[in-house]
Amino acid sequence: MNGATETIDARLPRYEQIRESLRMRISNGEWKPGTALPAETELAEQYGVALGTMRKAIAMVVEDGLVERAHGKGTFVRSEMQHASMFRFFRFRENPQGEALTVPHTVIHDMREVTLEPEIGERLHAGRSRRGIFLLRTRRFADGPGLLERIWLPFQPFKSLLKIRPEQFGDLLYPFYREHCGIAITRASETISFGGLTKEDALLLDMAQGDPVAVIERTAFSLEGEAVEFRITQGDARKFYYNVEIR
Amino acid sequence: MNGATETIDARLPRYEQIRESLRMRISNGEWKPGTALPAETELAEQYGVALGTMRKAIAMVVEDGLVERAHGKGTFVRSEMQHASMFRFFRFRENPQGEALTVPHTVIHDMREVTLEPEIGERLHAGRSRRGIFLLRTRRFADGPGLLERIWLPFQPFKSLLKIRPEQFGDLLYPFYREHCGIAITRASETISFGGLTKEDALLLDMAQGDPVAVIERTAFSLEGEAVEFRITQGDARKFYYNVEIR
DNA sequence: CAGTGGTCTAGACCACTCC
DNA sequence: GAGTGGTCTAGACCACTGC
Repeated sequence: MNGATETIDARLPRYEQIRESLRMRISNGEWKPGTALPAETELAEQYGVALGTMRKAIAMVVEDGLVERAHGKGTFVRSEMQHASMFRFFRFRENPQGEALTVPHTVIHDMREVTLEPEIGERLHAGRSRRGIFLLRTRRFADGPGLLERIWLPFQPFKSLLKIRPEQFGDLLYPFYREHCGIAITRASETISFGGLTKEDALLLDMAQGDPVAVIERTAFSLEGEAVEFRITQGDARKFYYNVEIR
Repeated sequence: MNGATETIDARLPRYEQIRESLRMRISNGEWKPGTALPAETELAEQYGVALGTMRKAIAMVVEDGLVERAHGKGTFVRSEMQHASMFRFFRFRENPQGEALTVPHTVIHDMREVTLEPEIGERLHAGRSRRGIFLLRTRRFADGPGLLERIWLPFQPFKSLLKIRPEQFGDLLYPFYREHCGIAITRASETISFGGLTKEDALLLDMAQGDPVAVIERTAFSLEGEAVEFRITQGDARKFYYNVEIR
């Protein structure tokens, strides 16, 4: 369903094949987040390659963000629940110096199955299907309203979410995707722009119609490289800061 | 003056030492942009290391963005004048689909030696010195005013810029820094926010006081890792799009 | 064809962590 | 001291480019 059973292209270099294999084994839960993989020497034996090749494959999985290596300790599957990675894709700040990131309190206002509009469907790996899931939520920081998010998901790997009551959703969706749908988000693409609030959106954010907002459109990708989430986030432009490291 | 003559820390791994050496040799102009480095086998011989070590060192310089490798052809010094890299740090767009990026026409309104204010000086590697250079310029796209930029540089490596008449500046500063001051920009950090125009700035942008603008603060770093430029760019928020790939 | 970078091997030794 | 990852070697062979 999510590509884990596909065969690996034998024309690729060995280290690429092993990288894919490791990604699948991690994705399938063979090694749980926080636990260690076997030592590189043992993995090299398992795969029947030299140490150098094995090390190259592991290095790529490190670059993919799936595991971390610690000299003298081992190679560990990254758990997405850790603080550092929780905010990997969450970059609003309340103020420029505000390093004290707290998880915002989240309220889900709407969740339902929808027919994906073409503009949205094109951005998701939903196959031929137009079936999707739509979520509308707000995320509030300590000092009041913060963000308004519209989220679209393809129906197929996410349908189990519909059985969960909105109150039971956590404040962070990505760990939720992983636990309930087996989807790990590893990469995303964001576009930032500027806009004005509609009347309805203004109500949800305790702001006024036409107030300036930052708009972030994000497409998030699974381990297998498929676009599995599209979301549009809006928040008060006057409180918006976004930092990027280039190159 | 810019660290090229520093000795390389012998406690570092060989491939790190070689990486530094390659960076310096490129930075010193031993191999010009667009030309090829010696073959990896020859470099390995020069440095007296095994091929694998040499390859690792070169791989790091590739990651640094200094060279590109082409199978069967060679290892080439990247020329910053090429289209792709010209816009590496320049991410305004006129519209979301606008892939047809043209170099904006640039006008320098002011250039002078200044005493750096503490907030600015802290962000630059200016040593103990408070001496700096300030530039004010606008960059116009085909359909009218675009960006307003304030740029601060430490006096020391950039003082030769003051001898150049503003009309002789090109539309792109980074190649200019390289040619006249021997400073290659390889990395930058940007923070995006939104604000309103002051009366004076509005005049320069043909906009009105209080109009919404995107504000990008950028700190740019040299090959040696020193902060050598701080700039604040403002542009019409309604025309602003900024794309980021995460992880 | 010669010359380049890309893959891969089978070892050796070092540095770090934890018991 | 046992086990882990990090560095490094000295080869072999393959794949691509350009003459």
